[in-house]
Amino acid sequence: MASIKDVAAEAGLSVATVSRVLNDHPSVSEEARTRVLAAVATLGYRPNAVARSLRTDQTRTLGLVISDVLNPYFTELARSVEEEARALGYSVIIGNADERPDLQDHHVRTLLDRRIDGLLVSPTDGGSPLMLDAARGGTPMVFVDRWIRGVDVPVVRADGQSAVQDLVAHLHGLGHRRLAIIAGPAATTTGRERVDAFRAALAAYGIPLPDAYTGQGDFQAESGRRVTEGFLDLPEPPEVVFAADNLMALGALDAIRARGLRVPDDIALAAFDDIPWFVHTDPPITAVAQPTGALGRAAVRALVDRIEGRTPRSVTLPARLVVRRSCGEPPATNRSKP
Amino acid sequence: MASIKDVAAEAGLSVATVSRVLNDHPSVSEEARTRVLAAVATLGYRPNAVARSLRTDQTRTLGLVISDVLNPYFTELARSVEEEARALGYSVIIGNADERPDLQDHHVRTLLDRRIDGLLVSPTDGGSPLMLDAARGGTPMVFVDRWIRGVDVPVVRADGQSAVQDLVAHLHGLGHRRLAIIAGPAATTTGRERVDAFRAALAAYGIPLPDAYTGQGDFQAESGRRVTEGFLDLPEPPEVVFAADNLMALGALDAIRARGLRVPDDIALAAFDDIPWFVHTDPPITAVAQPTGALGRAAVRALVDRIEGRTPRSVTLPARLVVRRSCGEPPATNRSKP
DNA sequence: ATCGCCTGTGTAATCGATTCCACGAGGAGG
DNA sequence: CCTCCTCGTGGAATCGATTACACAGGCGAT
Repeated sequence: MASIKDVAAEAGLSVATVSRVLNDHPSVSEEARTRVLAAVATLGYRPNAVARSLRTDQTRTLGLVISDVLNPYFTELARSVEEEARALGYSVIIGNADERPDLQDHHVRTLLDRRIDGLLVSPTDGGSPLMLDAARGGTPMVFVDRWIRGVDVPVVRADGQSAVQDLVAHLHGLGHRRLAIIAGPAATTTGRERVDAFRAALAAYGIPLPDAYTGQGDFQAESGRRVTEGFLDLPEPPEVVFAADNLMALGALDAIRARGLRVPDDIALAAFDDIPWFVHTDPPITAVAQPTGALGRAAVRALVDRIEGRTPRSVTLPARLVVRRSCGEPPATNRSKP
Repeated sequence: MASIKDVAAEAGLSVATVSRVLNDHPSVSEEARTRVLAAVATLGYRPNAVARSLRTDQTRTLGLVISDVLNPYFTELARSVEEEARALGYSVIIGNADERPDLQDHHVRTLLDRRIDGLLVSPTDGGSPLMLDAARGGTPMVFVDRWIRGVDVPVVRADGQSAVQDLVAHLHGLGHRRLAIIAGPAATTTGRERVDAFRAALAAYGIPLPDAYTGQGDFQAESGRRVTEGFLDLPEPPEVVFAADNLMALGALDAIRARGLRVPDDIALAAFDDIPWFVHTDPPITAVAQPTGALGRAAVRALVDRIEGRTPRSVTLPARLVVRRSCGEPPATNRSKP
């Protein structure tokens, strides 16, 4: 593969001049410019990003470590992150943690070794020493969706509190009183916050959230199934199951289906994180929708601000409730066929 | 960030010796080894992958350019690719083409600039000059899922022919005679092959595939909706719609639903590419399932073979039919409630 | 005519690693 | 005792870019 020296030789100029043309430095003669450009074209030369990064100490690359690529929420997030980064002149390298702290660490480490300019993380756990050190050590970093307390890192996330209130109001209005939740891992902020928001919203109606009605999941489908089976085995099973993410909702649906029960007639189901597929499930699932694209874009902007020396700001965007049929009577607009 | 020089100074040795310890070169004294390791630990030193790549001319990184991250098929593929690559000591950088040739080129170009060791591509089109040049120019490359004719690049893909035959047999057995297909872009191999396989399978039953029953889609949901509306507007609409990918099947389902029609009673639906969500749609969708994980792993192995000087082999794995309820009477095993 | 400045160019240092080559010490064999 | 190896180590070149610095030539001002 041709290097800058080959181009210089071909153009009959020094590598310095070639470099200047390529980085359009002002003081280059028109003559030199055309000669270099011609040489570049005939050789099919492309600058070596590795060498350039070594010299300039910047890679124009962002790392994104997400918890689970198979979760449509995160893939949409990844897509919007890449889009915004590209618009700002950066590339993105995605690392998938699969909800495993060890894998998360693996990706953070290799990303750091590659000297990425900044890191976007949706932490799977409370934060390994590695990640904490990186954050404190000055690596530009922004948390997205999930975050870690006690580190001075901007957070870009959605606030589901009012949407969860709306959900509980909706459920209460439908006559449901025994409401259960499948929680996410307590090590994640989203795992805890969603339960807290749910409990608070229930409290407003004087409804308690007993331990038996809070199951511990891990944001994966299988745990949703397991927890839901536990709920159904209870002497007095809940009337509603609220899953703290879409994958666990899917598992819950499986478990309910396996018992020959029907949604919403026998038991209602709702989920946090809306995804396109929820429109097409049987029945369509009521969900709290995050502004995923906006989240990804805001996170990139915050990170790039940090990288380029501006002061990044944390951002919190509201989530909203999308009512479908999985909790009972359809919303008025859909009632063409009662 | 500490460099190898700092480690050398801390250990009171030369950079050469430090480097040898780090790459466990045989001729290093035990004494030197422990001193270096101690220095590495106190400084928290991590080798700079950029510098190392520049010197060794290898990045231990694979590029993966996929057509659409939002398609669960491709995200599963990406996951298995990353997994196998990691097992073999490589990292993966994913580029999402969003079914756009210009974006595909953008990603190929930046991956090449980064001097990745090899490229895995599922081409969105017939192949841009850039990609063709790279292939011919000696960049290790393997096509996965889709491929391009006339280039000497190994292909790892699934053969859907017999599964499509099974599908047509299933449909024919259910009494369907007017079968339509939503094709993928003619510029992609999968776009063409799936139509060809379908037409061939129909021919075996003496059923033609008229032009009116072959709609042109682009592998995205919206095109599935549009084409299906066209089918439904026909004086004699088809009894079955077969979508050449899962996203277009989703669009088709939308269009059918919007007319107030029911699947499978009013019209049957089947799809190429099975995904977990198809179990939960209303009704569950009959689909041709690819061995996605195996495909990703085989592709990585072929690419790494090529990179490390062995001779890579093309691989074709069989797809299989998964019958659910979207085409009519459920399979016998599921018939608990007739 | 001289000075200084501006423009365009080249030489060489530099980034952080790897690795070839040279060298000194020590041991084995004659 | 001398020679020859082997082993462990360090010096320095190298990868492909960027960029500080030096410098030559031209031009305007004095």
